[in-house]
Amino acid sequence: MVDKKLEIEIEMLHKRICQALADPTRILILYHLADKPCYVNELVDALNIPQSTISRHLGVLREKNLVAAERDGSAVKYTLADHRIIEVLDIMRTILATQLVNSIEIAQSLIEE
Amino acid sequence: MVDKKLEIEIEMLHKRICQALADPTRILILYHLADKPCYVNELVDALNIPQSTISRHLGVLREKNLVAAERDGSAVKYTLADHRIIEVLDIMRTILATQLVNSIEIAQSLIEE
DNA sequence: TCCTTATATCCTTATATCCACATACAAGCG
DNA sequence: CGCTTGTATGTGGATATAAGGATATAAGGA
Repeated sequence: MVDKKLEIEIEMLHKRICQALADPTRILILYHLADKPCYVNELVDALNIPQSTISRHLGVLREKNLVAAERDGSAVKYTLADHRIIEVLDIMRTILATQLVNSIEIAQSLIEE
Repeated sequence: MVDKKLEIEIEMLHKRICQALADPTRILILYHLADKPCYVNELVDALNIPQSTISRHLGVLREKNLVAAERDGSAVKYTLADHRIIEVLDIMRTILATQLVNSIEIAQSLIEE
């Protein structure tokens, strides 16, 4: 087992990524960027959320290096920094799906009794 | 594109999982349980964190169906509910590793100038 | 039934997060 | 330089989450 302090240190970094994902708006933003790079106003229009809020969320994702910003004239284009983050989100979806199937089965067995 | 309300609904569930992972202690707990099922006191000893704190974190993980609790006499044995969650955590580690390598390279190029 | 062990929950304080309005800053145009 | 468009940030209130000591509950033995 690794040194405990180092272990905690790694989990602190780990946590930073998880925290960035722990918001529905940010998850939506990441999926949007997975399709193609987007300008901020495209995200504002697509998600119908105030610009300041979108910008704030992009800041969080940027700070954690999950997206990259590139200035293009007066606009800023955002790109997904690492597609593995989508892989992570997709696996979570499969876990969620499994959980839902399980609860449906439990509900059905309760009805049948 | 799916209906927007449903989309948001799904991301709310998605968020629940991410939030559960967004804490160093809970990540450590999950990795411990990945090795083998554990009793609460084993986790308390291994992580050297107060029992009430461990118990609360286990409650969070339990509520999100990421771990399962099974009573065994007066003790309670916790099990990982879905090993894919470890897969998720491991991918995040590789993302973290990539980020670290990148920042080291940037730092080196700054030194060389 | 009382006691011990193992775990969960309550309570209070400290901290973090979210939202969105108002405002500041940056880039390009006339 | 002033104006417009596009983006980021300051701010404050509402809400959520964390920690850990104190306490309650569950199970089993004496």
